[in-house]
Amino acid sequence: MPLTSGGRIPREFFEDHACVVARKLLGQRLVRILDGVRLAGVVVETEAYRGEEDLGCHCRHGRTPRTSVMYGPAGFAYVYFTYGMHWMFNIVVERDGFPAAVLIRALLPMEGLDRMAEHRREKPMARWADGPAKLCQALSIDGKLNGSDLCAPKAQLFLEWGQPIPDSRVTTTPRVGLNSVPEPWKSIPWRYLVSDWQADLPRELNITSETDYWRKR
DNA sequence: AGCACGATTAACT
DNA sequence: GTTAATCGTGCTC
Repeated sequence: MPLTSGGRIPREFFEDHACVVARKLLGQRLVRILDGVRLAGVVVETEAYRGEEDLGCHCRHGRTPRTSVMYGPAGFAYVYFTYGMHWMFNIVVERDGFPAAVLIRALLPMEGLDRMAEHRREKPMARWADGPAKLCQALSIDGKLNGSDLCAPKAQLFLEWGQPIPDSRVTTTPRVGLNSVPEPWKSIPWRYLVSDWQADLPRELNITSETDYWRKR
């Protein structure tokens, strides 16, 4: 394990171009403290959204009550509700005053698996956090966390250094679900994912019975 | 006040 | 591949 692994990621990490942050978030660990217990997963899929000119970004309408947190400083949570039932978790990035965020789209479950299984009952582990709304269910993330500081010492939701993912493992594609968004925003390749993470990453991270990854309920 | 639609998911045919 | 679920948001009237 690299020496950096395990420590909290500082705010400066997020004060960068949204695409750079989206790329370097791969392999880092998202941690949720629930009743004093750690639920955590490795970030394996992200998307960048930046600026009012990005017609795929919620900020295309300018500053509104919903999007105001995206105009603030980096390292804060932008959590929004959509389709009448789903929460989405984003990290605000770039400089204070410029609206940008990175959507976390998938996690490899690592810690607090008993609790995650309860949140995602009847689903196989591979489906616990392989979508932006699913990972919010798995980690119990909802609107109460909107605007929370992910870099605060007492944060209940934050990021820790994980394992670097080499470029050879990273794929970029257009962002998902922007069906009625005009070009070039519809097709710009601002989605970042770890290739074959469901098959390869557990092995590469040396996840074995010494962690709770394979533990049965 | 009314309306169309959404950075999705699960359950269908 | 198609579709229901379900409601906040931001736009138009």
